[in-house]
Amino acid sequence: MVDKKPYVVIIAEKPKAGKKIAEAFGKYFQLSYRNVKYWKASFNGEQIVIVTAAGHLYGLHGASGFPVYDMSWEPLWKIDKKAYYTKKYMDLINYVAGNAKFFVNACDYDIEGSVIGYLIIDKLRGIANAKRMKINALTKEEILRAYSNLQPLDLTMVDAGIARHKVDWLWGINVSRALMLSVKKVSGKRVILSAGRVQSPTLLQVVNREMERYLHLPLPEFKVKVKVEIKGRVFDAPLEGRFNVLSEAKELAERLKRDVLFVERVSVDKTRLVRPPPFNLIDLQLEAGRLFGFSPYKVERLAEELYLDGLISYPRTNSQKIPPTVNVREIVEGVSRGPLGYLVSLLNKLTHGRYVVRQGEKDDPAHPAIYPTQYFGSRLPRDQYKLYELIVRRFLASMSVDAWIERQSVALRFKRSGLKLSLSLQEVVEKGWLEIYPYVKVKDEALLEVKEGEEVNVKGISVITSLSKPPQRFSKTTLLKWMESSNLGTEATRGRIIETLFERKYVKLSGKSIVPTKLGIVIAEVLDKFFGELTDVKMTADMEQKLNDIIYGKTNSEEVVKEMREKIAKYVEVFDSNKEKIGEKIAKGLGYLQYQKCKYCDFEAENGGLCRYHLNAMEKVKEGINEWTIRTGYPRDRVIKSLEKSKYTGKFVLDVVKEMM
DNA sequence: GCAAGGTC
Ligand SMILES: [Zn+2]
Repeated sequence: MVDKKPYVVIIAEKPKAGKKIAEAFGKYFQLSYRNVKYWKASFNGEQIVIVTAAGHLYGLHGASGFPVYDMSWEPLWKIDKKAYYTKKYMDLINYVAGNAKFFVNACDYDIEGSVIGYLIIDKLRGIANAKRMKINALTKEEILRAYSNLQPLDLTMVDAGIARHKVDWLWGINVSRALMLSVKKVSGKRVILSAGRVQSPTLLQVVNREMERYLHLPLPEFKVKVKVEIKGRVFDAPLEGRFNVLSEAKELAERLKRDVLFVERVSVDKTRLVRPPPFNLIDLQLEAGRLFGFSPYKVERLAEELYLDGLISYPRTNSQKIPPTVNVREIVEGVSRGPLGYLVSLLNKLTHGRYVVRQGEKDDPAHPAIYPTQYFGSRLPRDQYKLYELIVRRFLASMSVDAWIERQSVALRFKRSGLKLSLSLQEVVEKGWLEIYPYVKVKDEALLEVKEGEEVNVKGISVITSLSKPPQRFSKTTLLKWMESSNLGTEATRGRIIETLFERKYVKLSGKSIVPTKLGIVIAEVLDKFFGELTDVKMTADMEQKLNDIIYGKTNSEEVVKEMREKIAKYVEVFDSNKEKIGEKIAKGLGYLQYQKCKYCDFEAENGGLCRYHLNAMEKVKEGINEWTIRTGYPRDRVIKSLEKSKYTGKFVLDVVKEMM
């Protein structure tokens, strides 16, 4: 039931936030309209109705065809089947809006929250009289403070958000359609292809990494290894410095065999191993990936379920901080009554009941770090429970005590030659937080009792050869980390966008490693050549700069979008005159067109029956064999044999090497 | 149908 008397309508971003806002006003009624909750409350005698969105209720939509430069905001439920559930939220808002005195946008205080609330209000009756609530934390005090200090709508934030949506839409839709169109043109086939500001640089990262591996030619390096025995323990210590030339290393080893080794200096220092801050989403994704093998997307989904079950706080946060408004003691007491109560006993033993949360560096405009609530209901499915336990352990560890380790450094020196080597040992003397969060491997061994000047028993001196390694492939987790460090995507989207690359069949899994497919490689080539800007992380950085300029009033979305349209139009021109060429390339990658294959692989032959990569490999092998000969003095056939045997030798290099045997 | 961004 809605009152006849006009009331203030507060719009929250999501149901959980709406409820907290209602609770802050003290007495409130929870109502429901077609299964969507809303609340009635009052403040200083004024009636308030609180309704909620469910994230974005509007999305950009444009005509079909290519290129497309015009788009408009439409209800998401109309333009996206998967978003049909948003209709009921919109219906409720329409239902209560008629009698609204004015609207308050109380969505998350970030750029998207500003847009979500703005669009709803603007579509209802325009933004005149509308207000913005700047809630920094969903606590009673903070909510009431924000409501007592209603601000005008933050229109420059809104405008920045609109620019972000439009720029991404223009690039994403146009370049995706260009790719699909080119394939259709040459093969008549329809296939879903895509490109975008976040996914394309990520794809290129995977492709480039794989190419580096394919073309890796390992080179040898040499070290002199000294095996020493001290107090009955044997250590392998490499001599400082490496050699590129084998004979030099061998000569040195011979000289040292006639030398005497003694302890020059021993030092021990006690250092602190600082307890970790509580989780933000990416740290949780990285740890759950490392410990349980969960994909980033899976972690985000599991965390969302825990959040909706009321077991943890909001998970899509970048913050590693717990503000003083979070009642830590109450939460710890709650945890002590649940299945992980024994961890609280451990915590109390370590802290004597004094909890100081270690605050991390990273912050979030709308949410604190992830923490468990004081509630624990029924049994959880296995994977959810694993994640829950990890979150609890991390939260409790963050308020426990630092660990202490003793580091010992034993500097050894050869009497005659003066050459040095050193042994590093460490012992954990106080485990501290490691008892609660035992997932971090810390070296822990007894220190040595040695005196300076003491002679050391040398058990052997030898030359070890090591080959340079190719860079590692990405896993979903390490790729996520790369995206975050490159400032690509958000908490909610990174994991999802990695999955998109799989859906498009641009990449596939090989064990836990991500490898590009032939299609992924040609798409990367085409994007790099014809839509270069879109494949560069710099595009995101530049855009962020422009969004900031909008927020500070130096420009506006209209200007920024116009500039982008013009830029894209130029790319479209180049695309149009290369459409067949591009289409053929992709269609070959898809196996839709016949072509002359490389002698060794499935890529197109360019010269002498070889693809560009194998041509490149030929050059590398020529240079590499020379370098090996200089370094090792090996005859040519031994070099080739060594390359053929090494697991570090790249696939394409190996193809060429095998031919030489 | 395609983006990236919210949230379910
Ligand atoms: Zn080839």
